[in-house]
Amino acid sequence: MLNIYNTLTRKKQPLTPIKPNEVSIYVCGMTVYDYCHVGHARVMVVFDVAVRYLRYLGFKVNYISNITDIDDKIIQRANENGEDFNELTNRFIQAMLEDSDALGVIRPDTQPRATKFIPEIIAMIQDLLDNKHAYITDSGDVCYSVKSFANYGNLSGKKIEELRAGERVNIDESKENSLDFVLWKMAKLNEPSWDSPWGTGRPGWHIECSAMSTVCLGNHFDIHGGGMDLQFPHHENEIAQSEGATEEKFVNIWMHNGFVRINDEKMSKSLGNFFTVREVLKKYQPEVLRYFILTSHYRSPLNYSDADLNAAKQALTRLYTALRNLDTDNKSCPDDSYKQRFTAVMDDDFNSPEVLAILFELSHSINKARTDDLPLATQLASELKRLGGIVGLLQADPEIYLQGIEQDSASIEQLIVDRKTARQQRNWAEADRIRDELQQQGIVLEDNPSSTTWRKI
RNA sequence: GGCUGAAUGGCAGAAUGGCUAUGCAGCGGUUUGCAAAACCGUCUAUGUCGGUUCAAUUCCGGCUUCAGCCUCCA
Repeated sequence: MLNIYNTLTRKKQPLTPIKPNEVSIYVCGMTVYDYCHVGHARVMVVFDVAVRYLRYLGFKVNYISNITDIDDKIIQRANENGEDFNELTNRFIQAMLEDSDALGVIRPDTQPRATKFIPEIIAMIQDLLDNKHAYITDSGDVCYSVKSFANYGNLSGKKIEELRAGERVNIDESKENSLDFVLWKMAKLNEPSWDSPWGTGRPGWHIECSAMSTVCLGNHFDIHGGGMDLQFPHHENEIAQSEGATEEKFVNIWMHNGFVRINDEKMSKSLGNFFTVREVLKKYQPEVLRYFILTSHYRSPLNYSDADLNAAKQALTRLYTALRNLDTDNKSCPDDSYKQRFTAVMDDDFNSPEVLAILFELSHSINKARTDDLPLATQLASELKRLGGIVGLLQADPEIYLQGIEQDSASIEQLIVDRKTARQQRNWAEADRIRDELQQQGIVLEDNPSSTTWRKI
């Protein structure tokens, strides 16, 4: 039985889907005005693993992750670039898809864009006005009235009267309560805008997610996810909007992933301490980044450093080395204890660090078996690849992972032959010179009793 | 100021009321011409002060420190 930590109750609880055998899940995606950084990568990978595991368990999963393609920052950036905001967002949506594909993330079933759901957003705002949860300000904006929703603050554990709105931001005098947030914002001159019953404008950020999740998954669905920072106010506001508009329960389980940090500080655009996914992928294979993300439990902080990325790289090399030269063609494994433990730890709120520990124990068993029980080694290797696949790891050909594809393998093979000749002549100086030469090229040799193999450092 | 959450060995990072993961790094050995890889063995830890208990790193409370949220953020 899969147990998931629910932010709403601060406890792990069994997943009991609304429809038997089907799971509906919505995850807040990116605002597309720049490249993805490692923090975005974490969200993508964490929920990719969750969805992969749900599917492995046999659930029919409907996974929705939205794209915010209209907001202040997008308008600002488009103006700075002197381009239409659609050109900007299309470009960064493309970049985001490239990054997530590289990381081995299976694309969500639907990735709705806010600008494609304007009529649905308007309809939901109208429902909120009808239900007396929203009002029109002097400036013409439509705002949500926080005080109209009794459960406001339940998700984040905050109380309206304890929140110090305006402490770090100017209070908008036209709002009834400073915590009230905009549902529909009047357009300024030359801003992108859409017609609405309240005048031309654009939707606020929070209402987009309420409208799109409801349209895609219905009024009430199973899991809603996103980064910790969205807990308040974004997800709090979503609950207020959706439950205010539909008068039904919105979401059963709220999942929030922890931050990526640098030197114990949150990685973020505003602090300027971020690495984009594509920067990292210039130095490391994408699977190393994915592995690195899985070394920490999804709710824990994840500190980013070169040392940790290098450790992840070493660790992944060890796993692929265990798979090397073994037929992993889906052989069944006589020992199902690994699989059972895998399921047990994944059932415990997706405990990926424990999964990695199991993968290492498997690779250890493979290495031991490979000299005197090759059939067993092969079966264990199949199991390793199979279990790794459930979390999106170890699906590459080990030779390609370890050697890369950009290497000039012919010249390397020639040098290995030359070295073999030198060794047969007991010319150790020449043999070591060749090995050093390859080392300079980033190639390390491994002599086996019968042959010599090579891999990238 | 309010609200969350965290503190584990040299580093990363799980778990657990009594047996102490896993990876990287270190040390000794097997192997190797020498290495590398692999294997065998091995060292290092639960922030602090109390409480509950036969037994606490684990449960409870105080303290300290750190991070996040209360503006936009994954």
